[in-house]
Amino acid sequence: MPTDAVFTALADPTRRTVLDTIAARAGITATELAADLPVTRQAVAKHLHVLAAAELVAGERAGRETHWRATPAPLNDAIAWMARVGSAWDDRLAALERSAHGPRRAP
Amino acid sequence: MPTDAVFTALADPTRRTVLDTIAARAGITATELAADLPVTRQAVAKHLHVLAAAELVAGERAGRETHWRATPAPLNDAIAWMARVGSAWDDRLAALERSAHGPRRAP
DNA sequence: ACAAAAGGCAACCAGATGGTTGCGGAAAGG
DNA sequence: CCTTTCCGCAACCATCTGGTTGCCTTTTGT
Repeated sequence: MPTDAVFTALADPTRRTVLDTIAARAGITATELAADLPVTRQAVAKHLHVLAAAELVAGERAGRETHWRATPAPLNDAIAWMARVGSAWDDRLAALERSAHGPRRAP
Repeated sequence: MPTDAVFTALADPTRRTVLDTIAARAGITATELAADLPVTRQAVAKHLHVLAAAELVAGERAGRETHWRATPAPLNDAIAWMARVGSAWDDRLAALERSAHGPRRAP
């Protein structure tokens, strides 16, 4: 199940910061990311691999550097799971679920 | 931040199953939960403590046994975080965020 | 009164995880 | 050409984590 990888990826706070930053600054590199964080570039690289395994980010190598961008799709699965569980006792979340399963943007 | 605890709690698949089951069967006990899982009761008890730390479940002792129920609120924070990050590159998720921040049910 | 059943606490263990340092290779730039 | 810079790979380390077993307390039921 890919949802597994998504929740695993989101569990670490540093990884969430990385994802957050990539979402805000598409095309950023691992070195640039590490500059803003209290960890080394290699640590960031590891986090990027975990996020990539969950298909939350994708990197594209351009010559010497790799540019990372966020890919939204898997977050929907996670939101849908929470909405499904939540809907068992809170039907307001059920509305969220319907929204998450709603019309997809044309690919 | 309590969101931290939520993502941590949701990271483990067994714990998600536990939460799922509690959401479906309110008032269930740890022993009953363990019967349906390939782990011991103590392992389930540990998971329940993690879920309780994230305020996703609450237990009430009734004599010899403890009945567990799910508490929805913290899931909203997690969904809101994902929607916020997602909205940076996908405005369809921004609509979800508005929904999650919308009118709260009266407490 | 006493055995059975539920739960809590503690110790312990193997493996995953987040982090580091060190090195080697490939592209840029002078 | 040579240095710099960016990346990837590998080894290594400490800690966290999910799980177990063992024991003790409390409640229930006969």
